[in-house]
Amino acid sequence: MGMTELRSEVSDSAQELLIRKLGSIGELSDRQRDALHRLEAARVSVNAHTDIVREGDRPSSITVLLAGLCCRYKLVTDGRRQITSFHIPGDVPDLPSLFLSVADYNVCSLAPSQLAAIPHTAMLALFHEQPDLAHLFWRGTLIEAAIFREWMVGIGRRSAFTRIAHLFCELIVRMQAVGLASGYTIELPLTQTDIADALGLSTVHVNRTLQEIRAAALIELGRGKLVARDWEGLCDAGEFDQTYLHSQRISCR
Amino acid sequence: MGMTELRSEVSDSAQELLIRKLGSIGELSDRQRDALHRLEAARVSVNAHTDIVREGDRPSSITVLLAGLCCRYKLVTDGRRQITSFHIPGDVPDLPSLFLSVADYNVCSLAPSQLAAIPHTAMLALFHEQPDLAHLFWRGTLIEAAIFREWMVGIGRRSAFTRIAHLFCELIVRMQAVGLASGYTIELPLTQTDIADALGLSTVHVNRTLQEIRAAALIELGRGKLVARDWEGLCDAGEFDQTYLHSQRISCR
DNA sequence: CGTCTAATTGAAGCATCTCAACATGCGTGG
DNA sequence: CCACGCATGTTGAGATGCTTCAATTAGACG
Repeated sequence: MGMTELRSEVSDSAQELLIRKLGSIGELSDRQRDALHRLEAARVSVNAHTDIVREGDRPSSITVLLAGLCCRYKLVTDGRRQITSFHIPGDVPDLPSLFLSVADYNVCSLAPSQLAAIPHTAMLALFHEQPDLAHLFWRGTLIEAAIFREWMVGIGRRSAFTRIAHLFCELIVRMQAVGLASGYTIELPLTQTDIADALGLSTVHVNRTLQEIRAAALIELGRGKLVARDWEGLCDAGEFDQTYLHSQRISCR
Repeated sequence: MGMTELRSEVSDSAQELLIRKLGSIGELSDRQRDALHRLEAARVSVNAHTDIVREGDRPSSITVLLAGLCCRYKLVTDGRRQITSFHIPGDVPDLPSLFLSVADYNVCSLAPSQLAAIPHTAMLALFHEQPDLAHLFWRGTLIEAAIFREWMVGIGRRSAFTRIAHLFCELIVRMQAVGLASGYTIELPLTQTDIADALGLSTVHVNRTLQEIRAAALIELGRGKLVARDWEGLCDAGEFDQTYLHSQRISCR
């Protein structure tokens, strides 16, 4: 569905993407690369707004996002939604299921997406064979926890303006790290409602704040594309310091 | 300093406490217990309000909390503080430092505390020798991430009343899991400012909301002690469902 | 073209914040 | 053992960032 100049239309193999992601997290040996290549992965496509994991599920495989965009979310009693994370290609949104049998979160697609399922058994065998690979994945969940901390700071203590700017900075850097950005432009098919639910705001307020950010000439956002017009300014506005992302290398193309 | 009837005055060894904590997370074999017992640990005592880790630090050992109470926090530009997690005995607040060289958070004591330092090298050797133990620790960081998600939901989408009730429920269950609760009573030397900074509120509002919660006969809080007077009611008020804590067993004494 | 979703706008309300006192409790030094 | 001092808790009053409700407009798609 892409037809943009971004590379999202090419849908890499699950193995390739995992390697790319892990490579952005730490060093990979040839032996580890080989082992990853031998993983069995079953491909699936889903439309936008499709639940992939539901609270209470007990998955027996993990899911690598190959293309598109997903999020984790939870619902509160009055029906409101809190998105707790966004997931870009290379991510494994339900990795927790490997060691936490019952899911405490939902995962859904925010755009048409491609996924690959890898059985828990295959992953555990891989970790048995190559314990250092387990450490690398673990490192990944530690980085994710760091992202959570940063989100808490935003939701708890930052203004709507700062919060939104920060989110955009984070997504751009994360996309860059897996080679899915061209400069400071990324494909980002987020709805204003999605942004609101991620940042603990109302859509109305997101809409108005977005106008302010545009008026400040920091970004362009529309038709599923985000462009940072003024990267420095955006980082300042978002009080963004990318240390917490612990990215090994930034690979733009 | 305790002299309460709670068991916090007895300060278990780091090894014992780790075993207790890991036991609340999953199954431990005798062999694993033995290996944990052989860990070297250096003991330290700190006063309340002492920084243990600072943003930017590159620790070469991890810290097990033996007694007392700690938190992770981050500061925003205007000086306001967001607490991102509370840590009770058995926790390892700086575990991320094992795989993330530079700390993206601060850790400080909220009460006089005892700590034990275990060198990274010792931990990594342990994991090399017993990969399943690494998986258990990993499981621990996944549970922590689940707690983060729940906090995000609270800060983003729940009222002050619900948020505070939820926090109390969580702390009580966590204390129970490591045997530090007597029924629904725990030692909790939190300041109203601490609560405010953890939940993204102002101290004034925390004060008023606390009065409401007391008036609803749900809790007693004072002199470093929290009592859930009406556990069911508190859970309802906090929309608390403890699934996300993934506790293996609840051991009250 | 109609239909549906997403974006936008206006207006009124409120949960929570900020500012500013004041009260309480507790450790410490005299 | 009293008095001071500092941290913590409490209260009042006014301000505001953000929400809610309720339309309206703009885009995308068959």
